[in-house]
Amino acid sequence: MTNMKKNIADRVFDTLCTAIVEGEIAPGSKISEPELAKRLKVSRASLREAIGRLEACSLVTRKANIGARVVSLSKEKLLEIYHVREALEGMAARLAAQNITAEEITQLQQLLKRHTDEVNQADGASYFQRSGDLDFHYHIVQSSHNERLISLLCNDLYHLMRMYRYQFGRVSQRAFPALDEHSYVVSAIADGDGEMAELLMRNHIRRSRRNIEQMIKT
Amino acid sequence: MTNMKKNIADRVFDTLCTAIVEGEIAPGSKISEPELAKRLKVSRASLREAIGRLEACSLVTRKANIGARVVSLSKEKLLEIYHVREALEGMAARLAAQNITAEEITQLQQLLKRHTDEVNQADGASYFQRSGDLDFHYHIVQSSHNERLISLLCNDLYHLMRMYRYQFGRVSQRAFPALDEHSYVVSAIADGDGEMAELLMRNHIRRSRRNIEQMIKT
DNA sequence: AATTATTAATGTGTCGACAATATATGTTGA
DNA sequence: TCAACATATATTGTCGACACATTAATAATT
Repeated sequence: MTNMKKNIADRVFDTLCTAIVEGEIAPGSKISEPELAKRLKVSRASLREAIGRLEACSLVTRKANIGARVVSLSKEKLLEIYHVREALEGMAARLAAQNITAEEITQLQQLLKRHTDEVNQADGASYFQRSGDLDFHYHIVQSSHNERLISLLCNDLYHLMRMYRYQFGRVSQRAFPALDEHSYVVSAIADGDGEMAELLMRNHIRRSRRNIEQMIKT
Repeated sequence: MTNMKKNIADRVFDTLCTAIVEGEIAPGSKISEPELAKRLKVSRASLREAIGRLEACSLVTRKANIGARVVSLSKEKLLEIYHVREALEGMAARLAAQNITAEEITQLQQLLKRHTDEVNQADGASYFQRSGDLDFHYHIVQSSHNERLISLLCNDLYHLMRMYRYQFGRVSQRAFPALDEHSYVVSAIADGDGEMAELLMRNHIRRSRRNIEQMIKT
């Protein structure tokens, strides 16, 4: 089962997506269709299909008759994303408190415990460096059971957030406080207190943003 | 100037977008690429490009090797959108209060006055039936000066909201209260009170959603 | 007659080639 | 030497045709 036989365009999308997220293709660099098509041994049609989807999740930008460029990262754009996340994930936490299932609660608590162990073991460093933090947020969004919210955060914005985390690094000393904040959010959701869950999630994300503002204030 | 000479795919997108939004192509109906390509007298490649963009703004859904269907509307999906709007437009109002320019404030106030006149003249009915209400929200989002927020609301979700408004109609008796709520939001933004602006905008959208929940509770 | 197998049709996915546009190169004139 | 124009090259946009998957229609078996 779950034997999704993928199209060429799908595979090309996956390839380019990770290549862009991990910086193998430099931010701001131009994407030459003939060259890439030859390197990946696919037709330009399939490649263009893939590029179209990359554009949909904001990993590339296209200009008419000029072509596609890998998105260029900036402090300002990152902060914009944090504002959007504060709004959307705050709402996601609120809805999760209303709609989460019993199984999802236990799964979320298990995830939180696993994170706690990892952070304690690694002394706070390694975990948040990788995409572990995103996993937590990902699960809460899923538990909102709002398909559009899920699509926006887990399909459209997800890869871009990974890209920033990958390339800006995650030097944060906020591992322990962030972990606490996570546990508060889980408690509020488990209690079914949507108002509190949204408040806590928004504060959590706002603190992350402020932390970044501090660190990269040129 | 502003003489954007458009691609074929752009024109096809515009054509199909309005056709779908206005219901000329029925919700849930299948899109046959060969047939449409022949009717519009364009190649399938250009048509597929356009369909890809329609998918990006959720006007059609595509399944691999099966094809594209016009999105089917439902009460549940509409309420999901309202939750997303409450979160995003609330944040937009907050940011607008911080970032709006003097010119934009006067433009917004003029827009509000025009709306008031129209609603009074038409006795509340006609204006909110058309996309006038969306204009107001559109302007506030623009004034947030958050590019990602603007893109999400004014590019991705905008057409879908128009589609619901077009097809579900807008029977609302809430024209006058809604107009009041609009004016409160503008005041808060003009005062630079982001906290208040967000609160008022969220309440406004939540009331719209509750109103819809009442009307279409089967 | 109902149900499964097999075949025909329709439609989507992919490809290579041509046309339109933008960029790079080279030439001319002041 | 530099600027402006003309030419050449490379890239994107568009097209029609073929390969493959899905659906419909037909045939076969119980």
